[in-house]
Amino acid sequence: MPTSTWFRLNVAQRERVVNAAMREFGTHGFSTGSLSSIALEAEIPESVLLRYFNDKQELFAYVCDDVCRRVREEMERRVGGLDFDQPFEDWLVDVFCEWSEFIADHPLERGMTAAGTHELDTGVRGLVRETTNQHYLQIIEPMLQLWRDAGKIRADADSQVLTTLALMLFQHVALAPYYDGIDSVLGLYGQSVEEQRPVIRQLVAGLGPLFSVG
Amino acid sequence: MPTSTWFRLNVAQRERVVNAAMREFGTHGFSTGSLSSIALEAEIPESVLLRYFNDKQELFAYVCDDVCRRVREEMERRVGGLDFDQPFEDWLVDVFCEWSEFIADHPLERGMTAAGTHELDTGVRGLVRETTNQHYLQIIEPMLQLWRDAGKIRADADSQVLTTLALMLFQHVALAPYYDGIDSVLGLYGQSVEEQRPVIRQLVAGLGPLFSVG
Amino acid sequence: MPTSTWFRLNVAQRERVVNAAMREFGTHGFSTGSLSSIALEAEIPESVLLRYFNDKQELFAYVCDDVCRRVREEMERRVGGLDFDQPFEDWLVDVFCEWSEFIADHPLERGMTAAGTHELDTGVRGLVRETTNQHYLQIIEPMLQLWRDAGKIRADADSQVLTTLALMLFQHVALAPYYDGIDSVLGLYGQSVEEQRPVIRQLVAGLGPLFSVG
Amino acid sequence: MPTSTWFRLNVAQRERVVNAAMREFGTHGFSTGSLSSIALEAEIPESVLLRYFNDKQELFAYVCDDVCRRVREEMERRVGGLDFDQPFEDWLVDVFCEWSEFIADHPLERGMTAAGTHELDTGVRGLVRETTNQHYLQIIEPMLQLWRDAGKIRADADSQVLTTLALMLFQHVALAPYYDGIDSVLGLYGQSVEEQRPVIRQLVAGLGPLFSVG
DNA sequence: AATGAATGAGAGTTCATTCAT
DNA sequence: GATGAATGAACTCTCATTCAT
Repeated sequence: MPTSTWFRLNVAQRERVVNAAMREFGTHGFSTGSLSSIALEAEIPESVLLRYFNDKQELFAYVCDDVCRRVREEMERRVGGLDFDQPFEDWLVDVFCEWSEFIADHPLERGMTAAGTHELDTGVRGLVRETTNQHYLQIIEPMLQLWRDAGKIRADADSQVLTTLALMLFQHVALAPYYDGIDSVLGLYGQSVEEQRPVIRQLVAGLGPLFSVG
Repeated sequence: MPTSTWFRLNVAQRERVVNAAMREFGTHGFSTGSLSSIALEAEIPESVLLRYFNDKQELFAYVCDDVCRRVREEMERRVGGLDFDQPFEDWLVDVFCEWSEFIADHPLERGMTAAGTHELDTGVRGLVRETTNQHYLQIIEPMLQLWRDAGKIRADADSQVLTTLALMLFQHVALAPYYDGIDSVLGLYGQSVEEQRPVIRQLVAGLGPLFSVG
Repeated sequence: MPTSTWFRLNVAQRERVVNAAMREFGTHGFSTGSLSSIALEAEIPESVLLRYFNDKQELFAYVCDDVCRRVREEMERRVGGLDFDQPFEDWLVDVFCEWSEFIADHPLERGMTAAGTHELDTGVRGLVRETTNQHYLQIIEPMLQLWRDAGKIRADADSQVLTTLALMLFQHVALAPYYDGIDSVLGLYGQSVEEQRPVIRQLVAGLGPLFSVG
Repeated sequence: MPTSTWFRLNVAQRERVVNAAMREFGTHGFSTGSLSSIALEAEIPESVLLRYFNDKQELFAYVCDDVCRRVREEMERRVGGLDFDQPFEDWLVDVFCEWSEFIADHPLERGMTAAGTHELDTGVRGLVRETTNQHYLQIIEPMLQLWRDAGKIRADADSQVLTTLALMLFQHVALAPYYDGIDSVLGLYGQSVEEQRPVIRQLVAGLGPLFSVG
């Protein structure tokens, strides 16, 4: 947990620090990311940064958590605004498009998503990935349940498999356009939000048999 | 590319170096992995290590490539030995089981798979992931084509989507049992090869509608 | 000298601070002991601690002095309670036993004794050791004089030498049981109060010729 | 143990490092002594210093040991040169005078003696004091045995007590003249070698009854 | 008077790489 | 070609103290 000093800090300063940390960790990951770079960009002395957070891990964990929370809130808002009367398949396309747009508009959050996902150090990853996944799951699972209850998903679909796939695809759609070497098949790398749209449609259509009724 | 000295080296020495590097990079990743640890374990001076490879990146890239090649060869051998007369779904289960077993038996290769997949640094990842994926693709794609030609995969299935999914699942099955926080749904983490089997069957069955004919 | 604020403080708070400081300095010595640890344990902000004492040295000196004073009072009380009619040698054994017991029961005071004795920094040690020694001397010297006047110590004994020896032995008996490497000959390290008794008797007996009459 | 690099180093360089370390540790002790100061004085980069010794403790332990060894050799030489035909008391005075002279001429060694003796940290002190004492003991004990066998020490003297006293006195004579607050009785502080002589004589004479025959 | 915040200096240690032999 | 040595830059983290409120 951050120190009490951190929580008493004014919002602007907090934001400067969090942004700097997102940028650094998002670019270089936890172990290679450097506290001094963060402090430099936040325009505070390194020692001050370490009065806000007891150590590097604590800062990383805090920023991860913060990002997750904000991502989740925003995505819940966006998904909540979608049209529930359309067919499931179209709705799913909309969800992924919202996600793709959000990620495009939020490079820092995207970076942290990558950093959390890619951390190798067990201790650090432990702090992060489980939480992240839980956040995503708490969006995905209730949604699927809703559609299933409405009879718009085939009754014999395996929920766990669907959820697992969804988690994978969210990560894929978030990262593949920005990190090369991830998607060698659909060619997402380097594509704009608009260009991603048909690929998303292709993906969802391809997965259609998994859920489409009748 | 490694120096000419490297290629003139006797096999045993080369193996010692590659093994040490796999262990180190596989455990700590590229940026956190240390050349001195590798040199120490390979029982050569650090300076000698850097006569074999011009710098850290080169060593990493070489080892990644080497691992990929060996993994591919071994997997081609194993998949080639499977029964082609059984239903596609059963065959697919067999493939993933072979993969799961191979990964379990080769911790060093598994570590490098993780290291390659998780590297954040663009420069380094570029060297690695594309190659890795190409290796996998060259196993997966011809196989799928074969089954499709044999009429055992529904004609309207989207090959690209299937391939993308396959790539994702191979990574998932390889890493989720060994790194926590990756699979929060199926609970693969910590499972033995035997315990993974039913989960693999569940996954393939869940994906059944994607390819099953009729 | 502590600030005026310090002296206006309520007793409980003062005690908390002194105890925390004793524990910290007694464990780590002056230069390695940390003000923030002391403040933490005393449950006051570091800045408040430095309103009580102008700097670290001042706090250390104060605590040393405080400890000395209390040690001296207690030892005077204890020694005053001993039987003056027994032979000098027996009385001396009693004195060292009381001391050994007191030290065993007061780990904080023991720690500070060690810290004062072992400080290397000239500036700091100067503040401390002279005072400490004076306290001890003011117990030892009058006692020896008393016994000498009573004719129970040989007339030709060199008082200065006896006193010097006494000082050394008090320190030895206080520290050797708790810090290894101090006593390699008698094996005091790790001994309980009861186990120390025979060693003390051995020491006093061995020194017997120095003072025993006739 | 120092690294192999250290042992292959030329003598001059080694001496520069050891001297710098003696000066620093001897002045400030282990925990307060700084590697960068040592490196600075030895005119090598700090990183080079840490290629000779794996860490601070190792350097400290090495220097302590080195000092002990040299001190012991020199003292064995000096004591061996003394006249064995004089009375024990005179011989003892000579020994302490040699010691006092040696310490006066070797400020660096004196400092390290103090540093070893005064280290509070258990881990570090463990490395040092026991060894130091053993070195001293291996000079003192055989000597006492020799004199006792020659019948020049009273048969009923307690050897252990004599040895313990000797160890204390060697330390006292070594440090009291240079660190104030140690000797408040005999006034050794600040005295030259010549001025120390009569005090030594007084000490030995005062202890006379402990060993003098008849 | 109390106290939270800020801070520069410095600590020990690791590292990839270069250089000289 | 093999290798020991050197090295500067960077790292995280701690500390006693000062300042502003």
